Amino acid sequence: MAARIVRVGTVIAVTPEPDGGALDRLFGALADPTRRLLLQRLVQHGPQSATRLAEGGTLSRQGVTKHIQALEIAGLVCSRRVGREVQYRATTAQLASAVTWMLDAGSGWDRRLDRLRRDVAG
Amino acid sequence: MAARIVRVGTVIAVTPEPDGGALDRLFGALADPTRRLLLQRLVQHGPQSATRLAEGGTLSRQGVTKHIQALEIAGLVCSRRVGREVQYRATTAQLASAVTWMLDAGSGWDRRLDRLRRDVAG
DNA sequence: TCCTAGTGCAACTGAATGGTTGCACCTGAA
DNA sequence: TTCAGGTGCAACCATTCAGTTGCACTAGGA
Repeated sequence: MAARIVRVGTVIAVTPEPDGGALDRLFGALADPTRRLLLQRLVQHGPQSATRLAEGGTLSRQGVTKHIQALEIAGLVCSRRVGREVQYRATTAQLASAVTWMLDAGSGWDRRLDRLRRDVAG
Repeated sequence: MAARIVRVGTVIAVTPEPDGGALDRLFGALADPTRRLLLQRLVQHGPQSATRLAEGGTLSRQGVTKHIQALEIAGLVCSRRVGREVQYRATTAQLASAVTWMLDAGSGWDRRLDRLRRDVAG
């Protein structure tokens, strides 16, 4: 499977195996239910700090921070300093990259996935 | 995010968080480069046994078996006994489920992903 | 200035994971 | 029946990971 330039959303992504470890970090980040929950909360309620994300939950602030950093390394969130707090915001870039990899992997033995892949790439 | 019936490829899938742990196993299985490679080999070269997959590689048969079982539990491959060997074959069902989850997660903050999600659901 | 909210870093523990080896069991062929 | 190829199970080791706690540092506000 050769590398290819793919456009998804507003993003130009090189796929698949962008650098090998990128997909590891990406799928690894999504493999944890806590991280998926944090990601969804960022999507639904907008940018928040780690402290904000931790309050009300059962996880300590440092626990949240570790998960958020995993998401950030995976390219699923990005951070911005605002005053004395750091706000995290969800990003679609790598999510699109993962979708593309899976569509590539699935195409060729599933015709509809293949058609969908061409739609995304177009 | 409520559960929903989605059709992708030839498969009817219930999404998202089919049972919570399903996505854990699914993304967890895809997070490992060895497992992604094994999956791609099954896709490209058709059903094979664990012994066949192991020969020529650096991994022991038992190592391959463990990875394949992770893929099987995740619903990415299925097994069939043929004589005295067990052949593994790739499946698209859960792959489609993962794609759907990601499109759902990404929609609402990326318009093109949202449009794509509707295409898949249709 | 002092105080406080928020963050960052390091150490530590328990659990999960990747990988190996050894051995027993089953099945097909001679 | 005997033998060999293929599989399954269990034990074991090293590494990684999730989560916590404690403490130091920084930036805003009174």
